[in-house]
Amino acid sequence: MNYNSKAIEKKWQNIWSEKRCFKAHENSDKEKLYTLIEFPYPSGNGLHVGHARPYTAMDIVSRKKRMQGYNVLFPMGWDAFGLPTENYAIAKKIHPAKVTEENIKGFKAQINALGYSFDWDREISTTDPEYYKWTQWIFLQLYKRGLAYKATMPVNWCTSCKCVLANEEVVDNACERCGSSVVRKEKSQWMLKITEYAQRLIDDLDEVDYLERVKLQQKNWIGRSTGVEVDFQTTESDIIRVFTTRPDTLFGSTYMVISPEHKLLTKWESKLENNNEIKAYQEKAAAKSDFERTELNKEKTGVELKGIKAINPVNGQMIPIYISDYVLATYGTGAIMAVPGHDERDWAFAKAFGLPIIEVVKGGDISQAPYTDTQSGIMVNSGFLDGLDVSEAKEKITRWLSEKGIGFEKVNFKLRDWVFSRQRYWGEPIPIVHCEKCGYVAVDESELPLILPEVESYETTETGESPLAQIKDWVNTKCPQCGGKAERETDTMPQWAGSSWYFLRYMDPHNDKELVSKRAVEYWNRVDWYNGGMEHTTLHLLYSRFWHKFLYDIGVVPTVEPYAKRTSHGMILGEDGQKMSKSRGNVVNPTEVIERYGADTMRMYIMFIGDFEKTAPWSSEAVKGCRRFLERVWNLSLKAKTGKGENCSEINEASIHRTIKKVGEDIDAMKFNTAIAALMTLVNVFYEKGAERGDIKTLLLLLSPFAPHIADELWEQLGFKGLASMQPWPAYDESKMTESTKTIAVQVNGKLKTTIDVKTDSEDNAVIMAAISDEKISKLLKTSDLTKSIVVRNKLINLILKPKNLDN
RNA sequence: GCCGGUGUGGCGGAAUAGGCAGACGCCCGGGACUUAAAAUCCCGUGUGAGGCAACUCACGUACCGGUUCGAUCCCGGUCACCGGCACCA
Repeated sequence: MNYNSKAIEKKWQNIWSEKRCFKAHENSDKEKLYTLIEFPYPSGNGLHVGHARPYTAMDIVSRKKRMQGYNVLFPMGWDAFGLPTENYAIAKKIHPAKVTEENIKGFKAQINALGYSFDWDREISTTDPEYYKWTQWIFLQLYKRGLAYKATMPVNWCTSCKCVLANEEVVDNACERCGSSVVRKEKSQWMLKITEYAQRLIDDLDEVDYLERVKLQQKNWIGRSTGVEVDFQTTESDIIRVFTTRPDTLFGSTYMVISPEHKLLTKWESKLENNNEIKAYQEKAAAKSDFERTELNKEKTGVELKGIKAINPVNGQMIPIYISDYVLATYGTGAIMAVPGHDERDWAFAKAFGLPIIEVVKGGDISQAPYTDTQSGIMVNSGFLDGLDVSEAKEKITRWLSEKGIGFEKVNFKLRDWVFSRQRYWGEPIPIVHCEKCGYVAVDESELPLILPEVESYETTETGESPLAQIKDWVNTKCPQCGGKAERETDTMPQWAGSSWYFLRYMDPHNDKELVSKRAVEYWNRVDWYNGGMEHTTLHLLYSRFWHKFLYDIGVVPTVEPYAKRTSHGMILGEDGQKMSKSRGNVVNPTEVIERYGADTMRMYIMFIGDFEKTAPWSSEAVKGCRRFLERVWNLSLKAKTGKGENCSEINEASIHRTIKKVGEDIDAMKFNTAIAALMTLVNVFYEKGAERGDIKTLLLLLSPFAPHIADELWEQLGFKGLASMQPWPAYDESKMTESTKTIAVQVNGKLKTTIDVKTDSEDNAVIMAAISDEKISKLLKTSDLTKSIVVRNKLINLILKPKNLDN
């Protein structure tokens, strides 16, 4: 009988599904384990091999943990709101809901063909009103607690999507999704106060098990920096407040710079002698995109404010004030004290404008370059700070400033609030109405879900208004507060909304009273192991941590962090080593691979391809190796079919126990490639030494998480009871793993000369004797003296030889 | 520029509390089976030199240097590539 993967796979997928083999229960006395993969966006392009890698990995983990006796929750759903669907719907004139439904159907079929052990009874979709009801509910809670607010500000506007983007969605000044250019646009937007959680988002990273580089990337993105806010008097009655991390260099501040958007400029309009010049500069700066503003960062531009000066608080010196676009309105106070001797940017600006550069920290040559070291240097030209080192100076000046009441310690973050509105159709409607009298008013919770209305055209508008704005009978409504005339918010939520809490819904997916019941959330607690892409580190991962902390604050969830452990997979590249893309024509379709070799082969190869965390190029040749391996397992197993034994044979015992240990440990450490290599090695041993039914039994159990279909099929063929997938994971016995003799290396002066076999755990002396009596070594000893020997038990012996002195 | 990571055969990749470099797989070569081929099974396969031969010697983990009986692993320096951030005061 040949290995017919297609028939076998269909058969077992049906059995698993009918028997509800992978259903998770809340009323189990087993230990719970919640494993999670990032739910996909069901695009029209279908499943990608990039999906198969993390899904297979977590499926292997989940299957193995189930076999180890855990009550595993491994769910699946759809992150189905979003632009590609909407764009496709516009192009094909089909409703996005219809497109979504079709895409989910296709995706589900492809995913099922891979034999994943998802609990499909918990399937969810973010576009389901029963689901987005709770997304809207969370928004209302945020709004009620002042964490959602509307603000007019310059935002990132994608020229192609005709939609605003969050800062996190802008990559290299282009739209993260479509790559089109992003421009600044003044718009009124709903914002979420993620900045309020900045410190906690950093602190709580200490409590979770994430990849170190993920933690680091989040910390860098949040960008905490500690410094001092200092007030500078001016020749007007106003003060200019600046933020600095280098208060120690205050004596070196020879001028100030404020951003072109600084509010004092309006106030000072009548006092300034060169208003026209300033206005012109402001206009030029405003017209520049962020791209231009940062791209030209070598050349500093600016305009001095004529008629007003500032006073350096430490030495009373009158210093000029400039506006320049190198100072950002959105960070700190939008104003800086410039210390050209010790800051790159200030130095460049001072050079360009001929401003004085004073050395206040000794250590470099400031005529050549600014000295920016923050660790070492002695203060000079700094009055009462002279002679101190920088850290002492920092302390002293900070104390001095606060005693004078003109400067206080302050923490700043790079993180900005989350721009939450999108001017598109296919998203959750924001449940807010605007009343002429009452202003913004929350829709009553009893009205949720606020259903996304049917609309004739979901085309974006050139004015940047949401398509929903065109549906007048939906937009015009009554104010929930005063009953007067009011209009609904027509923007929708970003795609990140639905994915910021979906893992909670899996705990209790059909609850129509609550987002999640207390009982369910207390049982499942939080996600134990979440695997996902590195590209979501500053998007989904940060956003969902924020929402979870908020839900903790309002008592919905019992944990401050949503995910106990986070791992990430590397990308699968095309056969040419390039990123897979349609235009390059190097895309591998998983369904075609399954068609040709079977799902088990696909699963094996995608895990065998290389280190799970690293990128790896696809190889259509190497896939065959995995199919060949499964064929070998198949043939070997059927040969052993006639046997009766259940226990492993003595001859294979050591190999089997070693493999059980290796495969188990490797799965836990996500070293799937070496786990598979160990299985291959075991099969090679079986081919060499022969294998009995009992040997095959363990092999099938170890293989089951990786290639579950063939494992269950052979399990049945060999007449074992139940399903391989549902058996306990095999145990190993350390004492059965070691052999009676060891082959150890014999080195002479650190170089390998030969190997010898000695009894396991032999005494050092016995090893030395065995080594020097070796033919090759004894030959060398005729011309040399043994001066020293180093024995590493069961591994190696190193003999240090010196040539004999033939003179005596 | 700053932060993080990586660099090993023809290829994907193994092995680091310092201890036989190249597991496992692909490709390639040889053999068995077959009328023949495919498939399968067995053997070989880092590079160079020598030998009829079992074999012997030298070199080899990006590059240069150090520590050590012994370094892919630790230390110092250099180069290349990848990812993130980037006028954040």
